[in-house]
Amino acid sequence: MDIMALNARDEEQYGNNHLGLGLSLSLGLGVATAAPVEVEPPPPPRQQQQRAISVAPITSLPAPQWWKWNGPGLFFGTTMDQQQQPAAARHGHEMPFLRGVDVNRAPAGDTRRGSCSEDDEEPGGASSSPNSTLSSSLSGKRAAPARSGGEVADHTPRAGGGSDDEDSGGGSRKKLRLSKDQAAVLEESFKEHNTLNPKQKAALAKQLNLKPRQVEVWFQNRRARTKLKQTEVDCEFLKRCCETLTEENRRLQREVAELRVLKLVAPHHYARMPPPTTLTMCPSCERLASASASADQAGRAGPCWGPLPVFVDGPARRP
DNA sequence: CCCATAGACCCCCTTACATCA
DNA sequence: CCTGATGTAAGGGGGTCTATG
Repeated sequence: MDIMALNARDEEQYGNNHLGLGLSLSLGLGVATAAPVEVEPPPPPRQQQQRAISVAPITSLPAPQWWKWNGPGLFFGTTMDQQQQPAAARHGHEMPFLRGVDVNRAPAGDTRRGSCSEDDEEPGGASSSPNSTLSSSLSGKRAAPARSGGEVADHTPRAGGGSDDEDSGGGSRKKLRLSKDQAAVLEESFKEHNTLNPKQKAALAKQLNLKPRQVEVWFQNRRARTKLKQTEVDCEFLKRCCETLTEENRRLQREVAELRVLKLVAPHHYARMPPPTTLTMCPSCERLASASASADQAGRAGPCWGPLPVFVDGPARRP
């Protein structure tokens, strides 16, 4: 079955929205020097659309190194604590990246029931029993490396059946690299949905001759990679913001000093000047405007801060 | 209706292995 | 050939949510 079709079909049923919105940083700085690292923000999930902060590509950050690898469309995570998320979002499909705080750091010693989320739909009947780390580790093991000569492209992983897992011997786990084709299909699917519902997972696994668990793990790791890269972009953006604001601060301090000198040297002339406090400088466009004008335009006093940047990756924008 | 439990799914951190310079 | 760095598949802990008895 065609994965994309399945994705589209099941999306409604599972509410598998990607969320790619969210802002990982509550920066309202439309720094003029920031660059368009990208982007094509994916559609905010239905539930989350109102949360969407005004977003816009920034325009001067150079595309990071990973851009080639990642391609356009990186999700922009947020620092929203998991507990602040809507329930539906927290559970799975909707807001995978809306986290900034590790809420998992609970006191140790919580012996939990089966945390190994082994797939029930495992084809070979090697289903998991929760609480059984044995079954988990066994089923998760890879078959022979099947990789030689350094070329990964055409090897067909034997992980699908998992029947030859035991030949790894001694419990040492063997790693299997997914073929380029498999990775490409997974990547395409990830662009559509950064999470999978069970049907999609099973269909993908079948199509790629992998275990559903492998597909699930790939998506988990892919989300983690996306988040990591996004964090790097965020850091770069913050650095640029900091630099820009520092420079702006220096400039304003120089200006204040000049005005003080002017006030001392030519007090009469200075008296005819409008008080500086009535002026507002937009750090983005560097236009000078009266506070009242800004307030009229934006509904609040202050500079016309540009829209927030958004970096997106993952599922494509929903039409 | 409330509660406990099981199951599913997620994220995070870590480990182990493959690959490459 | 050896080795350190890097990438990534997978293991496991722990959190939340839903279904069920």
